[in-house]
Amino acid sequence: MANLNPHLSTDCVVFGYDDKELKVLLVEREMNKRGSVSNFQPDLKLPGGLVFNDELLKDAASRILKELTGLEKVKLVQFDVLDSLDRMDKATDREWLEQTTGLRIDRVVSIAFFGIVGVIREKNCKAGTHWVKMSEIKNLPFDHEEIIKRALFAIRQSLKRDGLLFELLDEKFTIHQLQNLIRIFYDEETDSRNFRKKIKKLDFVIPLDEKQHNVAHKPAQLFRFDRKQFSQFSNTRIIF
Amino acid sequence: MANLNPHLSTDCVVFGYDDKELKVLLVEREMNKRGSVSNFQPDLKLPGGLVFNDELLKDAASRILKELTGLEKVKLVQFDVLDSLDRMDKATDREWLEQTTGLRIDRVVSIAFFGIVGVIREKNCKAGTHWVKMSEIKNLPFDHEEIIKRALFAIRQSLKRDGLLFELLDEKFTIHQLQNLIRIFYDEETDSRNFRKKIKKLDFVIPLDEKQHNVAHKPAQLFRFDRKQFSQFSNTRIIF
DNA sequence: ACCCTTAGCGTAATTTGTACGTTAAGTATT
DNA sequence: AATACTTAACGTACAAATTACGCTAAGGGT
Repeated sequence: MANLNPHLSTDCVVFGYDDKELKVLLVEREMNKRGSVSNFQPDLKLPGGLVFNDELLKDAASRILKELTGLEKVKLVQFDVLDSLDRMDKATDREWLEQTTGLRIDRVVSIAFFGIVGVIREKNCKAGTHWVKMSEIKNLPFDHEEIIKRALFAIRQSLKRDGLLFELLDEKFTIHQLQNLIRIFYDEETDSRNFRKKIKKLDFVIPLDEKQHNVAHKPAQLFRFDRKQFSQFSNTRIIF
Repeated sequence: MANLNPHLSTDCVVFGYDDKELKVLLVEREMNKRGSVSNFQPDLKLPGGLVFNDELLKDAASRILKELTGLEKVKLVQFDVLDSLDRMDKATDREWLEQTTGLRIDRVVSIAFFGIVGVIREKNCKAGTHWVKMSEIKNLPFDHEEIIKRALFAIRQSLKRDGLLFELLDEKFTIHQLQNLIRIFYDEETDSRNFRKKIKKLDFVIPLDEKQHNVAHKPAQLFRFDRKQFSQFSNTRIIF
């Protein structure tokens, strides 16, 4: 019963950041014989593939992400369904899928997930994976550029509403780190002094009796995120 | 090519209201021979069914909704994907699907849509359809109760963010009607005088030179919704 | 004529948000 | 060792938004 379903696939848009920039995780697509389709740059795509018939979509997304990139335990959230009839129209795309799966492909509906890893640590990823800056993404196959656009939109909403922001930080974090994260995802500049006041009023951001070490400035107090407090809060209000 | 895909279905949760109460549109499920499964009340389910292979999911949802209920031109929004492996576990559910489609059913992933009609006008619906109060929904087959719960959660978010609220009102509406609608969907009581002030500041709620007629109180001014103004607004802020 | 209901305006008090000034505590530089 | 540089952290004055509530208006119903 463990057959691949030729009608169902998943795609993952995994975001990470590095210092100041937002990046997306892409994998090289290898064509069988005649070499890569594009000669200019490695042929990149979102990590994705077909789903087994007895497999949950979320599990499929995790499995495929691990197979293609080596990344494990990434929190994945389903945010869209791609069903347009022309998504396999580019001949090379369909050809590639048929070659790599050994199946005859007509229509594929893809369930899209976004994922977030905190600060990017290159060593965790397999060879053939690339963290690409948002501004430098181009010439992706299928409808992958469109998917990324929608993923960014969805994640922006989710980060604030579902407290996903805090998944991106270390367990102990400073207010400055939190603000920096928001700047990266939303391009909004806010006054750090007022930002601090806002955060200090939130019951689910809990101050610790600890400070930073070895930083080239006054060490900041550390905080932690309280999931339970947050879920009470988020039912009534929208934050940030 | 126009084959039903035995792995893909859609379900619609259509909300409507009547005076003071929120209701959901259900249809009777007819078993072929041995009569209905439950003897207590007509066996009800969400309007849903299998998708054709060359059909967009949204189109499938619209088509099925019309076939089963007679309702047309309902705005449908995709909000979830149901993929759990045990959703066909109840024998009667699988049996019913196999009987009505003539296909062998193993796994079915269902794409869930919510829809909204304004004030319910019974005459528009076919026989065998029922508008059921939220509080009286029970004993639905498959995972339909879970779907409804999630639909309510999703629509609450969408109503405010996407301006879907205004789709539920007549083209010309009063501030009181708008407030009443919010009360129905969110159970929140707010001061009507302050609510009025809030609405009057919104550029996309445009006052008309018209009043109500034949009401047992002071006739209210009518307003209309401006979609363009709204979309500018909604990019930056969240309302209500 | 009087009651009931919703409409619609206004005002004062409170809360929240914004724009800054200022001092503190570390590392890096000279 | 003094100075510069960076982020931390507190406070204050003002502006803007929200809230609570009083009051009059304009219909139809009894």
